[in-house]
Amino acid sequence: MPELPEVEVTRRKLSPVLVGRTITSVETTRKSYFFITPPQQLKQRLLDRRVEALDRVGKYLLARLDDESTLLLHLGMTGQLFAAGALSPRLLLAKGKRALTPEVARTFSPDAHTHLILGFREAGPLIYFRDVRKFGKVEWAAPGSEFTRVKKLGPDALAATGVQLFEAAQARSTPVKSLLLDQGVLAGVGNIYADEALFLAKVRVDRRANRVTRAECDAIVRAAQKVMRRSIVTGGSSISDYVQPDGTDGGYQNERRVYARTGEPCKTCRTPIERLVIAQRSSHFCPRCQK
DNA sequence: CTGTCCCTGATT
DNA sequence: AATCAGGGACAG
Repeated sequence: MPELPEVEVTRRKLSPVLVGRTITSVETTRKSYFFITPPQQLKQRLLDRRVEALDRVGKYLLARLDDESTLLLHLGMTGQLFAAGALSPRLLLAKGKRALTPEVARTFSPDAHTHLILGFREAGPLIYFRDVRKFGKVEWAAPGSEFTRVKKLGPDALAATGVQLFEAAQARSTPVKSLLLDQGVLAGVGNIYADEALFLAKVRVDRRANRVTRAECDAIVRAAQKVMRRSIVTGGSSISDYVQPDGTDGGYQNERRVYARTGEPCKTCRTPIERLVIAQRSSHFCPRCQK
Protein backbone atom coordinates (compact mmCIF):
# COMPACT_ATOMS: atom_id res chain seq x y z
CA MET A 1 0.00 0.00 0.00
CA PRO A 2 1.20 3.50 -0.61
CA GLU A 3 3.32 4.82 2.27
CA LEU A 4 6.00 7.49 2.28
CA PRO A 5 8.31 5.78 -0.26
CA GLU A 6 5.53 5.02 -2.74
CA VAL A 7 4.18 8.57 -2.47
CA GLU A 8 7.68 9.98 -2.93
CA VAL A 9 8.31 7.80 -5.99
CA THR A 10 4.99 8.99 -7.37
CA ARG A 11 5.93 12.59 -6.68
CA ARG A 12 9.28 12.27 -8.42
CA LYS A 13 7.83 10.63 -11.50
CA LEU A 14 4.80 12.90 -11.72
CA SER A 15 6.59 16.19 -11.15
CA PRO A 16 8.20 16.41 -14.59
CA VAL A 17 4.90 15.89 -16.39
CA LEU A 18 2.80 18.04 -14.05
CA VAL A 19 4.81 21.06 -13.00
CA GLY A 20 4.64 23.97 -15.44
CA ARG A 21 1.52 22.71 -17.20
CA THR A 22 -1.90 24.35 -17.20
CA ILE A 23 -5.00 22.31 -16.41
CA THR A 24 -7.55 22.59 -19.21
CA SER A 25 -9.79 19.64 -18.49
CA VAL A 26 -11.03 17.99 -15.33
CA GLU A 27 -13.06 14.80 -15.49
CA THR A 28 -14.39 13.08 -12.40
CA THR A 29 -16.67 10.33 -11.26
CA ARG A 30 -19.72 11.23 -9.22
CA LYS A 31 -19.66 13.00 -5.89
CA SER A 32 -18.41 10.71 -3.13
CA TYR A 33 -16.46 11.01 0.06
CA PHE A 34 -13.33 10.44 -2.06
CA PHE A 35 -13.86 14.05 -3.13
CA ILE A 36 -13.55 16.13 0.01
CA THR A 37 -14.05 19.04 -2.37
CA PRO A 38 -17.11 18.17 -4.50
CA PRO A 39 -16.36 17.45 -8.19
CA GLN A 40 -18.32 20.46 -9.39
CA GLN A 41 -16.34 22.87 -7.25
CA LEU A 42 -13.10 21.06 -7.98
CA LYS A 43 -13.48 21.60 -11.73
CA GLN A 44 -14.17 25.27 -11.22
CA ARG A 45 -11.10 25.68 -8.98
CA LEU A 46 -8.66 23.74 -11.13
CA LEU A 47 -9.55 24.91 -14.60
CA ASP A 48 -6.88 27.19 -16.14
CA ARG A 49 -4.59 26.81 -13.12
CA ARG A 50 -0.92 26.21 -13.74
CA VAL A 51 0.88 23.76 -11.46
CA GLU A 52 3.89 25.44 -9.84
CA ALA A 53 5.22 22.59 -7.72
CA LEU A 54 4.44 19.12 -6.44
CA ASP A 55 5.36 18.59 -2.79
CA ARG A 56 5.03 15.65 -0.42
CA VAL A 57 4.26 15.78 3.28
CA GLY A 58 3.97 12.37 4.93
CA LYS A 59 1.73 10.38 2.61
CA TYR A 60 0.12 13.47 1.08
CA LEU A 61 0.90 15.03 -2.28
CA LEU A 62 0.37 18.77 -2.51
CA ALA A 63 0.16 20.40 -5.91
CA ARG A 64 0.83 24.13 -5.58
CA LEU A 65 -1.21 26.13 -8.07
CA ASP A 66 -0.44 29.51 -9.62
CA ASP A 67 -3.18 31.32 -7.66
CA GLU A 68 -1.59 30.15 -4.40
CA SER A 69 -4.27 27.54 -3.85
CA THR A 70 -3.35 23.91 -3.27
CA LEU A 71 -4.63 20.57 -4.49
CA LEU A 72 -4.18 17.71 -2.03
CA LEU A 73 -4.04 14.10 -3.16
CA HIS A 74 -3.88 11.04 -0.89
CA LEU A 75 -3.56 7.53 -2.30
CA GLY A 76 -5.30 5.78 0.59
CA MET A 77 -4.83 2.04 0.25
CA THR A 78 -5.43 1.33 -3.40
CA GLY A 79 -4.77 4.68 -5.03
CA GLN A 80 -2.77 4.81 -8.26
CA LEU A 81 -1.62 7.89 -10.12
CA PHE A 82 -0.73 7.44 -13.77
CA ALA A 83 0.79 9.68 -16.36
CA ALA A 84 -0.22 8.29 -19.72
CA GLY A 85 -1.70 8.99 -23.11
CA ALA A 86 -5.39 8.45 -23.69
CA LEU A 87 -5.24 6.31 -26.79
CA SER A 88 -6.20 2.79 -25.81
CA PRO A 89 -9.67 1.56 -26.72
CA ARG A 90 -9.98 -0.37 -23.50
CA LEU A 91 -8.31 -0.82 -20.17
CA LEU A 92 -6.39 -4.03 -20.06
CA LEU A 93 -5.93 -5.12 -16.49
CA ALA A 94 -3.24 -7.66 -16.03
CA LYS A 95 -4.24 -10.78 -14.20
CA GLY A 96 -5.48 -10.47 -10.64
CA LYS A 97 -4.46 -7.56 -8.51
CA ARG A 98 -1.28 -6.90 -10.44
CA ALA A 99 -2.17 -3.57 -11.91
CA LEU A 100 -1.15 -2.33 -15.30
CA THR A 101 1.60 -3.43 -17.57
CA PRO A 102 3.84 -0.68 -19.01
CA GLU A 103 2.27 -1.07 -22.43
CA VAL A 104 -1.17 -0.56 -21.00
CA ALA A 105 -0.12 2.37 -18.86
CA ARG A 106 1.23 4.27 -21.84
CA THR A 107 -2.20 4.05 -23.38
CA PHE A 108 -4.27 4.08 -20.21
CA SER A 109 -7.98 4.55 -20.57
CA PRO A 110 -10.21 5.11 -17.58
CA ASP A 111 -12.43 2.50 -15.97
CA ALA A 112 -15.12 2.82 -13.29
CA HIS A 113 -12.44 3.23 -10.62
CA THR A 114 -10.72 6.14 -12.32
CA HIS A 115 -12.06 9.09 -10.34
CA LEU A 116 -10.04 12.02 -11.62
CA ILE A 117 -8.50 12.80 -15.00
CA LEU A 118 -6.54 15.98 -15.62
CA GLY A 119 -5.80 17.25 -19.11
CA PHE A 120 -3.41 20.09 -19.95
CA ARG A 121 -2.90 22.86 -22.45
CA GLU A 122 0.72 21.92 -23.12
CA ALA A 123 1.68 18.72 -24.91
CA GLY A 124 2.21 15.61 -22.81
CA PRO A 125 0.38 12.87 -20.98
CA LEU A 126 -2.84 13.10 -19.00
CA ILE A 127 -2.87 12.40 -15.27
CA TYR A 128 -5.17 9.66 -14.02
CA PHE A 129 -6.12 9.01 -10.40
CA ARG A 130 -7.53 5.52 -9.97
CA ASP A 131 -8.62 4.13 -6.61
CA VAL A 132 -10.64 0.95 -6.30
CA ARG A 133 -11.51 1.22 -2.62
CA LYS A 134 -11.84 4.99 -2.54
CA PHE A 135 -9.90 5.42 0.68
CA GLY A 136 -7.90 8.07 -1.16
CA LYS A 137 -8.67 11.78 -1.00
CA VAL A 138 -8.87 14.78 -3.29
CA GLU A 139 -9.18 18.17 -1.65
CA TRP A 140 -8.69 21.75 -2.74
CA ALA A 141 -7.63 24.53 -0.36
CA ALA A 142 -7.93 28.26 -0.95
CA PRO A 143 -4.84 30.50 -0.86
CA GLY A 144 -3.61 30.88 2.69
CA SER A 145 -5.82 28.18 4.16
CA GLU A 146 -4.26 25.03 5.49
CA PHE A 147 -5.48 21.46 5.34
CA THR A 148 -6.58 20.24 8.77
CA ARG A 149 -5.31 16.76 7.93
CA VAL A 150 -1.87 18.11 7.06
CA LYS A 151 -1.66 20.35 10.11
CA LYS A 152 -2.11 17.33 12.36
CA LEU A 153 0.96 15.57 10.97
CA GLY A 154 4.13 15.08 12.99
CA PRO A 155 7.60 15.48 11.48
CA ASP A 156 8.10 13.79 8.13
CA ALA A 157 9.59 10.36 8.81
CA LEU A 158 12.62 11.03 6.60
CA ALA A 159 13.49 14.14 8.61
CA ALA A 160 12.53 12.95 12.09
CA THR A 161 14.95 12.13 14.90
CA GLY A 162 15.10 9.46 17.58
CA VAL A 163 14.53 12.11 20.23
CA GLN A 164 11.19 13.03 18.70
CA LEU A 165 10.08 9.41 18.72
CA PHE A 166 11.35 8.93 22.27
CA GLU A 167 9.47 11.97 23.54
CA ALA A 168 6.24 10.82 21.92
CA ALA A 169 6.78 7.36 23.39
CA GLN A 170 6.98 8.53 27.00
CA ALA A 171 3.31 9.37 27.30
CA ARG A 172 2.08 6.11 25.81
CA SER A 173 1.68 2.57 26.92
CA THR A 174 0.38 1.37 23.54
CA PRO A 175 2.49 -1.02 21.48
CA VAL A 176 5.36 0.74 19.75
CA LYS A 177 3.89 -0.43 16.42
CA SER A 178 0.82 1.76 17.05
CA LEU A 179 3.09 4.70 17.79
CA LEU A 180 4.87 4.29 14.46
CA LEU A 181 1.58 4.20 12.58
CA ASP A 182 0.42 7.44 14.22
CA GLN A 183 0.85 10.13 11.56
CA GLY A 184 0.98 12.73 14.31
CA VAL A 185 4.20 11.14 15.56
CA LEU A 186 6.07 10.25 12.35
CA ALA A 187 4.36 11.28 9.14
CA GLY A 188 4.62 8.78 6.31
CA VAL A 189 5.23 5.49 8.10
CA GLY A 190 2.64 2.81 7.35
CA ASN A 191 2.22 -0.87 8.05
CA ILE A 192 4.99 -2.22 5.82
CA TYR A 193 7.79 0.11 6.88
CA ALA A 194 6.80 0.08 10.55
CA ASP A 195 7.30 -3.69 10.62
CA GLU A 196 10.52 -3.51 8.60
CA ALA A 197 11.94 -0.76 10.81
CA LEU A 198 11.15 -2.61 14.03
CA PHE A 199 12.79 -5.74 12.67
CA LEU A 200 16.00 -3.90 11.77
CA ALA A 201 15.96 -2.15 15.15
CA LYS A 202 15.38 -5.53 16.88
CA VAL A 203 12.36 -4.26 18.83
CA ARG A 204 9.20 -6.36 19.10
CA VAL A 205 6.08 -4.84 17.55
CA ASP A 206 4.12 -5.27 20.79
CA ARG A 207 6.64 -3.68 23.16
CA ARG A 208 4.97 -0.88 25.11
CA ALA A 209 6.09 2.48 23.76
CA ASN A 210 7.20 3.79 27.15
CA ARG A 211 9.42 0.75 27.58
CA VAL A 212 11.43 1.52 24.47
CA THR A 213 14.78 3.05 25.34
CA ARG A 214 16.25 6.22 23.93
CA ALA A 215 18.87 4.20 22.06
CA GLU A 216 16.19 1.95 20.59
CA CYS A 217 14.21 4.98 19.43
CA ASP A 218 17.32 6.18 17.63
CA ALA A 219 17.70 2.75 16.06
CA ILE A 220 14.04 2.61 15.02
CA VAL A 221 14.10 6.01 13.32
CA ARG A 222 17.41 5.24 11.62
CA ALA A 223 16.06 1.88 10.46
CA ALA A 224 12.85 3.44 9.17
CA GLN A 225 14.83 5.96 7.19
CA LYS A 226 17.15 3.29 5.84
CA VAL A 227 14.35 1.05 4.56
CA MET A 228 12.39 3.97 3.17
CA ARG A 229 15.36 5.45 1.33
CA ARG A 230 16.13 2.05 -0.12
CA SER A 231 12.49 1.58 -1.09
CA ILE A 232 12.43 4.91 -2.92
CA VAL A 233 15.48 3.85 -4.94
CA THR A 234 13.79 0.60 -5.94
CA GLY A 235 10.51 2.27 -6.89
CA GLY A 236 8.49 1.42 -3.78
CA SER A 237 6.67 -1.75 -2.69
CA SER A 238 4.14 -3.23 -5.11
CA ILE A 239 2.51 -5.60 -2.64
CA SER A 240 -1.18 -4.93 -3.12
CA ASP A 241 -2.19 -2.39 -5.73
CA TYR A 242 0.61 0.13 -5.82
CA VAL A 243 2.33 0.74 -9.15
CA GLN A 244 4.54 3.58 -10.33
CA PRO A 245 3.05 6.32 -12.53
CA ASP A 246 4.28 4.49 -15.63
CA GLY A 247 2.39 1.37 -14.61
CA THR A 248 5.42 -0.70 -13.64
CA ASP A 249 5.89 -2.45 -10.30
CA GLY A 250 8.29 -1.16 -7.69
CA GLY A 251 11.01 -3.46 -6.41
CA TYR A 252 11.02 -3.21 -2.63
CA GLN A 253 8.55 -6.05 -2.08
CA ASN A 254 11.44 -8.37 -3.02
CA GLU A 255 13.62 -6.96 -0.26
CA ARG A 256 11.22 -6.96 2.67
CA ARG A 257 12.33 -8.98 5.67
CA VAL A 258 9.14 -9.52 7.68
CA TYR A 259 6.05 -7.86 6.18
CA ALA A 260 3.59 -10.51 4.92
CA ARG A 261 6.15 -13.26 5.52
CA THR A 262 4.20 -15.04 8.28
CA GLY A 263 5.54 -18.56 8.75
CA GLU A 264 8.50 -17.98 6.45
CA PRO A 265 12.01 -18.19 7.92
CA CYS A 266 13.62 -15.08 9.37
CA LYS A 267 16.33 -13.84 7.01
CA THR A 268 18.71 -13.66 9.95
CA CYS A 269 18.00 -16.72 12.14
CA ARG A 270 15.54 -18.90 10.15
CA THR A 271 12.93 -18.78 12.95
CA PRO A 272 9.43 -18.58 11.42
CA ILE A 273 8.09 -15.02 11.23
CA GLU A 274 5.06 -14.48 13.45
CA ARG A 275 1.98 -12.30 12.99
CA LEU A 276 0.04 -10.30 15.57
CA VAL A 277 -2.86 -7.92 15.13
CA ILE A 278 -2.08 -4.53 16.65
CA ALA A 279 -4.35 -1.53 16.23
CA GLN A 280 -6.40 -3.54 13.73
CA ARG A 281 -3.31 -3.94 11.53
CA SER A 282 -1.39 -7.12 10.91
CA SER A 283 2.08 -6.93 12.37
CA HIS A 284 4.96 -9.19 11.50
CA PHE A 285 8.10 -9.91 13.50
CA CYS A 286 10.81 -12.42 14.31
CA PRO A 287 10.20 -13.77 17.83
CA ARG A 288 13.91 -14.50 18.20
CA CYS A 289 15.63 -11.45 16.72
CA GLN A 290 13.25 -8.87 18.19
CA LYS A 291 13.08 -8.24 21.94
C1' DC B 1 -7.11 5.40 24.39
C1' DT B 2 -10.15 1.63 21.44
C1' DG B 3 -13.80 0.69 18.20
C1' DT B 4 -16.32 1.78 13.92
C1' DC B 5 -16.78 3.07 9.44
C1' DC B 6 -15.87 4.07 4.58
C1' DC B 7 -15.11 0.66 -0.02
C1' DT B 8 -14.45 -3.36 -3.22
C1' DG B 9 -12.10 -7.50 -4.67
C1' DA B 10 -10.06 -11.78 -3.11
C1' DT B 11 -10.55 -15.53 -0.27
C1' DT B 12 -12.83 -18.86 2.64
C1' DA C 1 -22.70 -15.72 1.82
C1' DA C 2 -19.52 -14.16 5.10
C1' DT C 3 -14.95 -12.51 6.15
C1' DC C 4 -10.81 -10.12 5.47
C1' DA C 5 -7.57 -6.32 4.17
C1' DG C 6 -6.41 -1.53 5.72
C1' DG C 7 -5.42 4.69 6.14
C1' DG C 8 -7.34 7.74 8.68
C1' DA C 9 -11.35 10.47 10.53
C1' DC C 10 -14.33 10.22 13.94
C1' DA C 11 -17.27 8.66 17.99
C1' DG C 12 -17.41 6.87 22.39
